[in-house]
Amino acid sequence: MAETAIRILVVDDERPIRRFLNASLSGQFTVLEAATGEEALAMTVSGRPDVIILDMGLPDMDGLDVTRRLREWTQIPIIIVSVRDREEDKIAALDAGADDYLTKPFGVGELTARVRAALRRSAQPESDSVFQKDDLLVDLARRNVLIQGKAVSLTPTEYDILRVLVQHAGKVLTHEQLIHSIWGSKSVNDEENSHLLRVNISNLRRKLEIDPARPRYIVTEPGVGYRLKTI
Amino acid sequence: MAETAIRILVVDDERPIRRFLNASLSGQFTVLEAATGEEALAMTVSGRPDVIILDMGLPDMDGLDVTRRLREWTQIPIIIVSVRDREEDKIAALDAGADDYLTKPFGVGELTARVRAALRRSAQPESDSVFQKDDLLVDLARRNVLIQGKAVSLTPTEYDILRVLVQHAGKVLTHEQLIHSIWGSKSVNDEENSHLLRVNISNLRRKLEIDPARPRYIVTEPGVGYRLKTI
DNA sequence: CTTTATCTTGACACGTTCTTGAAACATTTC
DNA sequence: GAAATGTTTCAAGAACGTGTCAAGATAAAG
Repeated sequence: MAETAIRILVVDDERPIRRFLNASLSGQFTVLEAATGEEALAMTVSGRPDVIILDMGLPDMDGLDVTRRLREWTQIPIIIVSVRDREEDKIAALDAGADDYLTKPFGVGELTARVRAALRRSAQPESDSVFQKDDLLVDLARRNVLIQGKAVSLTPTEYDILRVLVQHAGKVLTHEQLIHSIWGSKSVNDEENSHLLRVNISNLRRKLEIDPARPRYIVTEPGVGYRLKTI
Repeated sequence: MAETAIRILVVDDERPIRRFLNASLSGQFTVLEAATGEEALAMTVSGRPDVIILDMGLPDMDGLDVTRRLREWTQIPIIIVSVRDREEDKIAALDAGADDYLTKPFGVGELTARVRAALRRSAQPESDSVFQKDDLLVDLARRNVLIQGKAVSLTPTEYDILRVLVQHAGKVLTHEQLIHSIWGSKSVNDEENSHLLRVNISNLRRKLEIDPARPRYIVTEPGVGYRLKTI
């Protein structure tokens, strides 16, 4: 029975609230707790919760950032709970990847109903957060990139590109797709950015590949885009 | 690529509210409307909406019943909007199968954000359209072409031609059709381009066929065009 | 405020792909 | 069998896309 128990991660910096939620939920679920953003991220990796209840106001990092960091590698349902009732906050949270937004104070009944709703539709198999091939290992959850077991330091842009490639490993990503998913909203000039992309790919290859001229991992699809080789 | 607009079904018995929601949403989505529960059920079948925004207070049947009826056969996201703010109502709606519950009055921004969140969840990975015959395998989703399991590198033009042939596998494609779907707008001179097409077909066959003189895949229909054999 | 890392931009070399012309080949028709 | 028509192949310059280096601009950190 413990095998199939549904796990919920409660993230809130106030101990009384964690205790209250734990008491309310522990009858039906296994409850994990985290008090900070970093703790939440680590707990999500180690505890593999089925749902995350996340408070917006955390001491170390913003709830929005926690949501975005989680969405880099997992689709676990995230239910935001917050004292803030402003519409912009709700929109920002939902667009950052949250599944639901609940304003404090709320009833336990409604919370558990929303948890049930989230669980009902998240029956999908969870995708792997680790990519490995030959000497390269990318751990999206921990934000680690290892080459022959040694850590490689990537710039934020380089990591973003690699992350998107890993998330679609094997598939060709067009220049447009890559540019859009990395510079997103602020991209206007297409010609400038595709050059920028090429420079970053070049830098990435210099860090990852043995012979950047004959890439083993990030291969060019001429006229189309790039692909992370899986075979 | 055919433009597939996202369709939203708005179910509310008050005409002003439907008009307001229609005006708010029609910029980003195609909006369908229904005024009663029966209409909503019929419209869901005929209109195939991607999201349903459902008012609780309908003249002919309860919103809860509409939700339950829909959930008997479809998982389309349902967002309930209601004037009722009681917790029991929310719980009942969510447990009946609704994905979200929004209390009137609400901001349009929040509604569209919740619609986006619902769409994000229900976005299923596109089914891989794969063509296979003998030693040839074409994976359009991954943009992969394998011959005897080994990747073949095609130029953009060559791949475009093969893609069009695969999309109409078995059917004869005239020179005109092929030229138009590959060079589209800028094709004027027909004689020049039909030669160009022949050169590319030749190059394609050299990469795909064992004996280009006796093609197994891309066969010539003299005077008409080309065809990708399915049998 | 200084230092450091990162991002952005420009220039250039290199390789691939496209385009075009010519010629060889196949097929049908007279 | 010869001509006419349509098709395939080959080759070479033009056009284009891509990789790389390096210097200036910008942002972040101490």
